[in-house]
Amino acid sequence: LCEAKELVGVSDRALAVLNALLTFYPKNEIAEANGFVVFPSNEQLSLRTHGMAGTTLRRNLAMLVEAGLIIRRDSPNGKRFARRNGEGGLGEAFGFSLAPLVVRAREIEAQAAEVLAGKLEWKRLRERLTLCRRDIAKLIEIALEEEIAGEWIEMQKHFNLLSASLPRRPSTAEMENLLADLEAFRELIVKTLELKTKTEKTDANDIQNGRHIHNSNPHPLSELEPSFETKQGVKPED
DNA sequence: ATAGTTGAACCCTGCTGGAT
DNA sequence: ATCCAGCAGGGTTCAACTAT
Repeated sequence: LCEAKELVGVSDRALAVLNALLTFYPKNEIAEANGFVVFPSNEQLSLRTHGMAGTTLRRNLAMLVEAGLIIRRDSPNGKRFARRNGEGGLGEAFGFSLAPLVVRAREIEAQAAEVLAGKLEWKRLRERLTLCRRDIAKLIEIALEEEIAGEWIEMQKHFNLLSASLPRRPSTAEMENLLADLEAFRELIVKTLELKTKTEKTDANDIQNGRHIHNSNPHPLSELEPSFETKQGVKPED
């Protein structure tokens, strides 16, 4: 129930009240043979919830009833008590029935497993998001450090905007959306970097691959002055 | 700043038991 | 038999507090 509380629709305080209710159950195992009804007064419940105020107690009891975890077994005057049967044991009891806990045990276990799986998925997404953000920050940093041509300041601003759009406790869907945006952005950065570095390399090759001019009788200035073709960026094969 | 939660105060209901 | 105070439980309101 602690894991599945959100799916079941109860708060942690309501679970504390349920815990207090369970301490009034006479046996360790909830079973029909032991009866399902507990009948503590609000005062006793308040004591066992470490002094929870009566109003809050009632609200949380109502929440447990609303969530279908307990059932009210009201007496005519609303008081909780049990009639003694002839043999000195308990007869009819008025209070709260814990039967739904037994009936819904499997369902609650499945809900808890669902919540755990969701949390795991959330954690995985968060990790991917962190890695992606780290990648982007590093790539932009390198581009700026290496003074690679490109609108890196604008990209950094865009990255900051994307990062800031994530709330403190994002939902899985919010993270999936942002992750898609960031991954696309990272791809764009990588492509831009590849293109720019390739262009720079190619430019350098043009210079390096320039026609080898061999002059067996060189003019004294020809070694200092590049050839016209090289100056114009004309490739050797041209 | 805002929404949600909490707790005190007050009121209502139904039952019980003592006084008349 | 009737009345009434007391008790226990529930509901509502509102100010204070807390988390986001």
